[in-house]
Amino acid sequence: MDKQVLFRKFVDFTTGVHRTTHEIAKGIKLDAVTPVQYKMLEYIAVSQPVTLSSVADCTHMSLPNTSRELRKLIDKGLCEKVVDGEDRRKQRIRLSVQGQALMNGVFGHMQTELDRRIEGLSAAQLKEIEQALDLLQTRIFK
Amino acid sequence: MDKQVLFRKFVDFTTGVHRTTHEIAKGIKLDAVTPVQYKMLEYIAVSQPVTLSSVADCTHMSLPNTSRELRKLIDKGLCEKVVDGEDRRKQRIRLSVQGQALMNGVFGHMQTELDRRIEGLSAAQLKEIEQALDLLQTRIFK
DNA sequence: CCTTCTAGTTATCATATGATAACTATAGGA
DNA sequence: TCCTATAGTTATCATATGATAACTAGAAGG
Repeated sequence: MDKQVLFRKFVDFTTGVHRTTHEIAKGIKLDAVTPVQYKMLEYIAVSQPVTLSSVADCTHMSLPNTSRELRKLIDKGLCEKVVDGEDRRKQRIRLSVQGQALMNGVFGHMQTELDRRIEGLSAAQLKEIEQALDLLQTRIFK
Repeated sequence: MDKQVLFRKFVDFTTGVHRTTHEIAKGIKLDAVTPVQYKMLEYIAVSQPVTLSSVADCTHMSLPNTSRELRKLIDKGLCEKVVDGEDRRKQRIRLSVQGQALMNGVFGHMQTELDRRIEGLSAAQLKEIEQALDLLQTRIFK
């Protein structure tokens, strides 16, 4: 097995994934939020409710900077935070109704874009894609 | 075929790819170049020689900003530019010897990381991975 | 209670990045 | 030759991001 060839394919592939997700995302142009703030929203959307520390960890940001950017998101009315009942140092952060609507729109747009890319494929071909996603995720991108 | 399920898998998958490439990249910590400069180096490395406009296009930057960042890369001794013989408005940009060495180190590190993730897999399993990469790239991440 | 740890805040600074205007130089017609 | 388009440069400004220090408040254990 030629590992050089596999590596080359790997690099080309990840480049393609980055390009594709960028193309899908750029069509959205949320002028209300910065890229970093969007990353936070995306994480909160799929994992809510979350603590500030977990947002910081998962977005690879420092706690002070995460706190600052969350404040901006709250000021924009996109997030809410409630002090945790158990441990009053912690917070439960989630999307506001408005933030949820925003992210629903984003995910809807992404789904549309994906649909556009896979339209015309047969059920068997879609199944193949699904299996390929599963395979790569369990073997490499865990 | 449940498109909702496929979409969910797609989102999880691209998230995983981003996380994995980030983990691989962060072990490198090139403190000499900024993230944007690194993106430029990566593009130049795989496509050299390139024009400034193509760097700008492929990294989604404006021409003025690309020109500025290229100047910094040249000042750091990582890139070189030569005026094109055919069309003297254009430039042929490539990595310098030092820049090539840097990127060789980066790609070597990436390959090591990939090898670590696929070690212990059989030839048949590697073949499966290769086919899955090909499939997804032609169908979705073209 | 006292100490120490955890979770988060606030303020401040430096740098990276993005946007734009005004410019030079070359190419390619008409 | 003149006009226009292309390729790139330089300068300038605003904003986003990253790093750090000094802080508050609550938890947890002795």
